[in-house]
Amino acid sequence: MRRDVFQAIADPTRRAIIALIAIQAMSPSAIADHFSMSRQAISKHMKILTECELIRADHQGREIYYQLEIEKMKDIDKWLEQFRKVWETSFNQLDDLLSTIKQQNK
Amino acid sequence: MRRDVFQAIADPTRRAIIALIAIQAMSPSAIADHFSMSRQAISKHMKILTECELIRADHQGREIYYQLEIEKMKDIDKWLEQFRKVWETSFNQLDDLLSTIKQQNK
DNA sequence: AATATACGCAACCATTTGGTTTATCATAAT
DNA sequence: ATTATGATAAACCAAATGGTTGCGTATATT
Repeated sequence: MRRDVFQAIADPTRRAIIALIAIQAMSPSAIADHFSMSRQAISKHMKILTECELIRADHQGREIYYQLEIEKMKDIDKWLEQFRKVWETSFNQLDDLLSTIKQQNK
Repeated sequence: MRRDVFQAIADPTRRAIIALIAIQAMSPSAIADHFSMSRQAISKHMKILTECELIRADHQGREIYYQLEIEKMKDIDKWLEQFRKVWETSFNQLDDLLSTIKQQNK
C-alpha cells in the first residue's frame, strides 16, 4: 500500500477536503456535509491523508478536528521546483524559435 | 476513466518518466532501459501521460520521441498557489505561538 | 441510567490500476 | 523480398481503490 503525498492528492475528493480544511479545521461529519458521500467514506479519506501526514487530528471530546499540515504540502512544491527552472527560463520559446528556423531553412 | 494531471503524477514510475524527458525528449525503448519493466508497460504510461496532455509525441520514422509539455505542469503549480499563500505568511508560527500561550495559561 | 451523537473499524463489492504475455503493424536495414 | 526493429493494441491477471453497510465504542445530553 503506497502512501505518499502524490497518491493522496490524486483523488478529487481528497483535494477538495484539503482545500476545505486549509481554511479551517473541521470534523469528519462537518466535512461529509459538503459531499454526497457517507461519513465513513470521508473517514477513509481522512485516514489516507493522515497516513501520509498531510493532515493532523486534534481530538476534542467526542469530536475530531482535522487540520491541514501545510508543511507537507511543500513536498509537492519541492518536486515541482526542478520543472519550475525550465518554465521560468525561456527554454520553450527558444525551442519554438529554433524549430521555426529549421523549417525556414528546408 | 479519470485522466487528469494529479492522477498522472500519482504513479512514481510516471513521475520518473516526466523527470527523464524533462531533460531530453526520449523514445519509449530508451525510457524503458531506465526501468526494470517491459517496453509495453512504459508505452501504457506514455499513453496516460499523453491523454492528460503532460507529454507530446514527436514521430520520427519508426521511433517516437516523447517530449514534456511543461505548460501542463503549471496546472499543479496553479493548484498549489492557494496553499502557498498560507505557508508564505507566518500563520503557522502564529498558531504555534497561540497554543504555547494556551499551554502556559493552564 | 438511558439515549443520542461522533467516530472509526471490518467486511464486502465493483471498478480501476499497473503489470504481464501474445499478436499486429509500420518503418529500416540486409 | 526478407528480416529486424520500434512501437501500440488486446487479453489477461492480481492487487489497490473508493465506495457501501453494519457494528462497536467513547463522549455528551436528558
